[in-house]
Amino acid sequence: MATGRTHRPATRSRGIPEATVARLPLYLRALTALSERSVPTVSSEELATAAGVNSAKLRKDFSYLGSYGTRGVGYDVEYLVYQISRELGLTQDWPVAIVGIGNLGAALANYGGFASRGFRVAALIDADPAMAGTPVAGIAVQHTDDLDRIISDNGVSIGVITTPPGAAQQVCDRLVAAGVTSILNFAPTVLSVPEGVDVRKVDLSIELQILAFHEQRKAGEDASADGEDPEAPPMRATPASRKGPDGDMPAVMPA
Amino acid sequence: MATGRTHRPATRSRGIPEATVARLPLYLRALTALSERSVPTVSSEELATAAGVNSAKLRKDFSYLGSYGTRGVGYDVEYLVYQISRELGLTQDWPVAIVGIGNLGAALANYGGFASRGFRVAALIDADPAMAGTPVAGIAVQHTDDLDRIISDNGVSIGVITTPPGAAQQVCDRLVAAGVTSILNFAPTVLSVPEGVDVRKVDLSIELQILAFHEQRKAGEDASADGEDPEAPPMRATPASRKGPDGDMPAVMPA
DNA sequence: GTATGTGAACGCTTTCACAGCT
DNA sequence: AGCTGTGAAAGCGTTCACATAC
Repeated sequence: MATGRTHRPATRSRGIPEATVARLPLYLRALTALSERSVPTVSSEELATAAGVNSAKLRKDFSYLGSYGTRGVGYDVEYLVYQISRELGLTQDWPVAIVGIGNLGAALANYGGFASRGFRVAALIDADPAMAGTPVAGIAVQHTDDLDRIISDNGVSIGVITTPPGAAQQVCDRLVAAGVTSILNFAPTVLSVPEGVDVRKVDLSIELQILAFHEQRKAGEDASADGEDPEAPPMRATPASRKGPDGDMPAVMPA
Repeated sequence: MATGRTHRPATRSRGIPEATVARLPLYLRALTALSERSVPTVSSEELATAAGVNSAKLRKDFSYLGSYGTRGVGYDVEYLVYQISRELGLTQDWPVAIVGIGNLGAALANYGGFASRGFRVAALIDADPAMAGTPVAGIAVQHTDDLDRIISDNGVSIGVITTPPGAAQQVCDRLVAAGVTSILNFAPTVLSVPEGVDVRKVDLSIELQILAFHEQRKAGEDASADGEDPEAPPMRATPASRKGPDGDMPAVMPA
């Protein structure tokens, strides 16, 4: 059974912490906006505000890249844009394949911000033979049967999975076998991949559930003893002694 | 100026760490799958594998909820499903409004996993008058002018923003003014919100850039001195002394 | 015997606060 | 005087390893 390693354990590239890497795109976006407004330099305070972080964090982050600022002045916008782009590997372009051209896959294919910075939709792949040849966002959809060849021919190393959950692992395996080493997974599935393959996931349902947790907390802040009907709770198999916190299972359960 | 607090600083609910909250949906999904297969109990090891984490982490996570397992046996699946659902606030249903019905908004409206667990698409809102009345996923799109009323009438406390980046902050402000206290933002924009409002963001572009970073690292692992043409780097305004690591700007720049 | 629940150790991330340049 | 760059401290999150309960 494949155990599947997701995200980075602690391999740490050339010393840039993962948390910092995750913020570089944020800084880059803010810097690009400044660049378009022809702003020549920016302070850590200003840039941090624009990126939605605090300035100490930003300075610490930049310190991992090198000393790219000027004391008493700030950072040169163009110069930083280049340095961060290079660090993120955006000075080359990355052909990307999207597998699963349903509503979401099509939406991503049409997404403008995709091509904007280094990424290029090189192929759209779907298992439905009826879709083969249909153009989506100006690109003809190709059939899964040719996945291997499509990946190889286009030198794709980043794959995006937007299939139904049931197909995700299989598609993932085929992508990896074809040479893909980075996967962005939109399917609500835990993917197993061999060592050396990176997986990041985007999961609408999980995000909503996290929001609901906090939302519930807010609502329950004043009204402690609720008067709402508590959904019929299932009984426990082993009715042993529990010691959960207040919100435990009701002592009486519905017949 | 609104400073805008994103995510949770460190308020920590009733003691459940944020990292744990973020994993509860994962456990819930794995447990639901087991439940559908009528599996009565599961060990921390098995469940951890299914959820893609290690068992120590899972047990630690569950310990924050209470002692819901049985030593020497494992966890009762149904019981845990109920406890986690309750903890996440999924025993009540959450009406959600989606603002910005373009490709992505429509895709989300059609997304099945949405309604599945406690969430219900209560309203679709768009600024384009031509879209008003058009049904998307069986729900008529309403115009932004009525946003306030729509939110109030439906008791929406969770909003999803899928507008173009330029409109996101304005839509966010209006949602918050109308009573929304949780926002899921798909627009590539840093949102400013007042204290007490939670924002989570989903950003395709950021995820791809993080993957590109690691991808670049993999590629450069053996080939140190690259032969690729390095995109013309911009010159620095202040040509002062830098001490960045190896990947510095080329000493000679293109004429 | 077996698997949970948890203090303690460890490592990563953030924040502080100030030395070091410009 | 002003702002960056960075050690040191504090805060979180993960992992270990074993006492505890079944």
